[in-house]
Amino acid sequence: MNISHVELRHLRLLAAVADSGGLTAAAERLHLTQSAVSHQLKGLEDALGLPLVERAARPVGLTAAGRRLLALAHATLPQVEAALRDLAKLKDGEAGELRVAVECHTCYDWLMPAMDAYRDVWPAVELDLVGGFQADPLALLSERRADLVVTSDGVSRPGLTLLPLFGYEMLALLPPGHALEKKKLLLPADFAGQTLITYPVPEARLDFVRRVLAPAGVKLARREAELTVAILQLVASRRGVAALPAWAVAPYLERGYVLARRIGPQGLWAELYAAVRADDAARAYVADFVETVRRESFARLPGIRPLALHQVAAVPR
Amino acid sequence: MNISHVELRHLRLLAAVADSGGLTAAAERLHLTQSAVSHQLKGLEDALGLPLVERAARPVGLTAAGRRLLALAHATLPQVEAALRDLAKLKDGEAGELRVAVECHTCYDWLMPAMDAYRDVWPAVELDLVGGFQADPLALLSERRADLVVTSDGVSRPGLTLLPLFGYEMLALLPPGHALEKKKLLLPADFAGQTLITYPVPEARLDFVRRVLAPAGVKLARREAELTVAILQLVASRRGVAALPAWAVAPYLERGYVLARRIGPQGLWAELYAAVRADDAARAYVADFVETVRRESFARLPGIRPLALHQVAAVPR
DNA sequence: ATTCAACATGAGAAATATTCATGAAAAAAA
DNA sequence: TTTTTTTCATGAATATTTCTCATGTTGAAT
Repeated sequence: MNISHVELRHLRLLAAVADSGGLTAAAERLHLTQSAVSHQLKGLEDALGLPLVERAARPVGLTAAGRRLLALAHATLPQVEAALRDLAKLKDGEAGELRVAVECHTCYDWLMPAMDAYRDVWPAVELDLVGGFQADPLALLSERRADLVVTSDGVSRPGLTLLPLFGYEMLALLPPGHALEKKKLLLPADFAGQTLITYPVPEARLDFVRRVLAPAGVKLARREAELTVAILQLVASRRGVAALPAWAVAPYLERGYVLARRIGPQGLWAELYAAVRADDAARAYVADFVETVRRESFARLPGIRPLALHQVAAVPR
Repeated sequence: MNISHVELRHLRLLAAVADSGGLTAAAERLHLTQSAVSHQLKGLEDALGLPLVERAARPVGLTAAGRRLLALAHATLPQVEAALRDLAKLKDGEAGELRVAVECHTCYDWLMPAMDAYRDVWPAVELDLVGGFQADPLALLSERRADLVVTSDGVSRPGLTLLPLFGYEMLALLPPGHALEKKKLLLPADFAGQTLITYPVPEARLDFVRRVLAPAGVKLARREAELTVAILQLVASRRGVAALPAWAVAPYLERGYVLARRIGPQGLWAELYAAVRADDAARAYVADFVETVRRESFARLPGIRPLALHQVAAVPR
């Protein structure tokens, strides 16, 4: 490869490496294998005749050359994205209606900033939130009462398209000084006898119950609270334990308000999707909403990871 | 191809098409076949779902989408080049000495602006012009009295590397009202009996004599002048005819001062190379000087064309 | 010392880009 | 108008590049 064959691909690669702190993490984010990232980075370094990434450190460090190229990436990639957005508007029009319904309580944490960012670049799209609890949120789509539903239900339905958003880790929350404090990770049996504090939703919608406790035959007393802060309040005051997304509790963890423990050896990972009507999936303003949510979330939220490109999720061409 | 696979290659392509006014000309400039350009452009248009280039017109026109993408190209490509230059400096150092010798009289026309542009981006390189007429300019390199020689001699010598600059057309110049005025193109025999006005150099160095008149056995009276304006002055005042590079006479042609005619059916094309010592060819500040000359010349000079990548001209990696 | 996580590497497979050999259409020339 | 020339398009074959798979290496943590 020649120096004049530097491509946006390389800039995206370097940005991903720098941002995620390692080649393996970058590979996951780019939906490539670690090997591909390693090869490509080496190819780029060889072409330039300069090392870019110091692999020894963790998170990996950049050399002076790497920092210069990263500066280029930061300068050019947003320009490219803005141009592609303009082209999408030229193609599909600037306007549209996007009524967003959200199934999960904590999702407002990241949805609001994402919607703000989205409004900046798609000012002509009428963006609404469909409120209230829904027994079957996906039905809102076919009923045309919503255009996009954020759901953790990864099962596709006819007529709907699922666009993967991200995977996130659920952490078990304990008050400081709790009996389980010394354990590094918690197994289903450890929870026996505890009270579980949750949002007021049916157990079937609680990943922690459905995927961890129920399979192990553990049944806990439950107590409900509407708001994330209220749940944390209850945990902190030793009324029980809870399981919440890592991102939702990160600020409270920092202050030592509550403690977090991994659930199971690999952790308990849940997934979020944006469901849309199949014929809406290719619309530029819809696709870019999903893209914006992804980008903003990865920039903001700790403990989330990319989702493999789904069988159902045909990325709009 | 997906919309998110837009690469710098595509921006370079579009810039070349827009700048050169057609796919074929763009292909030549990019050192690709016309077919490759057509395929690549079609691939890009398909990926975006939008046409970019209106092929009917000549020079080809851009659609609104094409103009938006060209704006992106103009915004990002210079940033990329600046970054690559910085990386080259990081690798090889910022400084160096570059003594440039020029064989051809008219070359100063484009050399000065190119040197100005070069000085802006390589301020630490000591840039000098080696003046005076040289019997064997390439000898200056081995004698280390110059570091780069602009020559029209495309024959490689051991220890030297030839970097192709560009090809240019030589035009025959006539005073308005000359007997040859009505001919669209001039053949060697047409010149019989004319006086040829040239720079004061041996006939062997005059492409027009060496490659057109001499092979046809035509021998003309000669008259010499030092400066391009002086030659034009003599032609205009009917003292003879001349053959000069198209770019050197373009401004005078516009004013109808003299007339220009193509020499032979294909025209008389000459070539310019930058010769450097082989071990200097890979130095970043040397390679970028050549690149700057090319870029500036193509932006400024009419009637020039890219030179095929030469067997000798190993582009520095 | 062992294990684990992260990166490197060679070989083969897959995807992509380029060329070659034409064809079609439009402009220029006869 | 017909012919020629120029320019772009296209399908098939080829070349090149990129990616994955399988495995090796390294360094840090247990």
